[in-house]
Amino acid sequence: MDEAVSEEEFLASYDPRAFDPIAVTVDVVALTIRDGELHVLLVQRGVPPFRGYWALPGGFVKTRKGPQGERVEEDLAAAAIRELAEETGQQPGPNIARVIKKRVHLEQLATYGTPGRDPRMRVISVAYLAFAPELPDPQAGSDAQAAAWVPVSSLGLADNAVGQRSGTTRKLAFDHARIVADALERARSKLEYTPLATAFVAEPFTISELRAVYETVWGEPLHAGNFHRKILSVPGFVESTGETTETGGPRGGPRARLYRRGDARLLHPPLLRPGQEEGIR
Amino acid sequence: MDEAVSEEEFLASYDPRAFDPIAVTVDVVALTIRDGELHVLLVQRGVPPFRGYWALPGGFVKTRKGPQGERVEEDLAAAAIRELAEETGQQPGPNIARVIKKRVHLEQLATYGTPGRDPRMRVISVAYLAFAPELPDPQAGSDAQAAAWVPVSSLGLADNAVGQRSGTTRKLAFDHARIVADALERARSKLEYTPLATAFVAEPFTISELRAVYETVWGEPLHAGNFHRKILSVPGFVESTGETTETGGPRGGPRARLYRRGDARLLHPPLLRPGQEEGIR
DNA sequence: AAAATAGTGTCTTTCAGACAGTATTAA
DNA sequence: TTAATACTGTCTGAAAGACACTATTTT
Repeated sequence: MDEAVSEEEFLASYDPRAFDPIAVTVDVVALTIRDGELHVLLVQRGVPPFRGYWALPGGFVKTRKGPQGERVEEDLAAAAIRELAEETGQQPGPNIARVIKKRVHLEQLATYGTPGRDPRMRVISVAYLAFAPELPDPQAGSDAQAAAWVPVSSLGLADNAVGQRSGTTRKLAFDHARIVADALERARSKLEYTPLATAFVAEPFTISELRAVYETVWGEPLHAGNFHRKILSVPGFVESTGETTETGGPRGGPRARLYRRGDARLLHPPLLRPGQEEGIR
Repeated sequence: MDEAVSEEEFLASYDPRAFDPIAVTVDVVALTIRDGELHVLLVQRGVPPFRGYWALPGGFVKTRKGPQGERVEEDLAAAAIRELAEETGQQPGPNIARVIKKRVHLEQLATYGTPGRDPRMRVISVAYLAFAPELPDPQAGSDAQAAAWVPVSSLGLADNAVGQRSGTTRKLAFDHARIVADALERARSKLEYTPLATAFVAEPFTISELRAVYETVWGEPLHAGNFHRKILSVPGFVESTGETTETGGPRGGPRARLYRRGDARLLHPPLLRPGQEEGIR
């Protein structure tokens, strides 16, 4: 802790080769809802360390070749989109990236750089959080690795609000369990004060579908009637299409009105989670 | 966008020297309140690029020598504390880091990695946000650079809620204006749902001092009576010491009761900012 | 005495939550 | 016909905001 950087050291630090190398990766926590359960996109590692373990899709940030063979530095968010496209794409190509940018909400989560988190070398991982409507199963194609949507409940995170439906617990590589846990907390929290829940459903959607998103992510049932009124009372949250569903629900009920995302970026007032009134000490 | 990483490329990427180097820095946005105005800690650059410009304190993450000369990899948060200590310390030493850890709230803000943000090379900057009670003026000592607490209103950020009191506008180096703007928005938002305002005042403090923090960061006056009741009604926000100030205010008024930070980590319900009810579209 | 401030009381409005009730649809 | 669901109405309690008021202190 005791140090005063000399001028020489300061200038020397401009040449990174003078020090041990640091690698930068971008990892993606992609969340979606399938069968009423929150799922995260994972890949099975084919190489050590943690061979055979499941891990977040990600890769090193590096200079890549452009269309004319020139060197192109990739933006961090673009790298996250690329990782997502590689693992979710049916057939990789220029289209999938465009589709992802259009349908998937992407935001930076946090950066993880604790020494020793990767046994090979110093690795700084910039984690991104992606919210997607139901996407097709990934093709274990381009990479040798298997990729799959995995219920977060099977990860054994010592976290609230995630039902333990699966018996088995999958142990994640590196500190990825921590990253997923942070992602879940961020997701739960963002549902409160942003219209992010709409990123989990395809347009147009019903209020009930939106409620299912909240119930799945928060892990607790909400009162249908009050939820309905609340959503419609927040300006700019959703916008009516004037249409309704073609049929009622699978087990009866009237046809529901359809909505698309509104233009609000924050919810005022927010939808506070029930149950955790007190206690966050 | 079109690519499928081959196994060779994938393995090659484990050696960062095979690619153009990437540097990682930690930058700190340290905020404090002086004379009823929000200030940020800046250093004046002594070397190109942006020589003479003001910039956030920060430095490259690198392997450093430990007490026995062994190589020690520094945690990102520890690097942020070190940067802060170097620039705010009266006399650098082991004490100042301990003092900072005790009195300063530190959290990660975001990571900035847009290509070209540093003209020299690819630099990924992990920005940290620090909230501090009033600290002494930095000594322009150890480094050749000048360091100073600068009113954020003098930075000409096209942002709301920051009064333009100073006539001059200081242009910041790199993308640091953007980072400071993000930091301010984070700070304003965190005052709403966390007890973070207490990090800006020294213990013990009065409710009025706490209100001054909110008014300064949010840039709008709050109703004294309602604020008072609200603060005391949130469980765990503040905790009475049983004492009062020695004297009344400088312009009259009774002696105020003194409080210290409570054990709450989130405010339930939150203190929502007035004025921006609508509009965040 | 005058002005400023700390803290409390009260009223109104808003909103969340509980609950009931009606209309619509599938089984 | 029954059950499920969409949506609306109503009541209650909690809390925010506006305002008034008292008590205490400095100038």
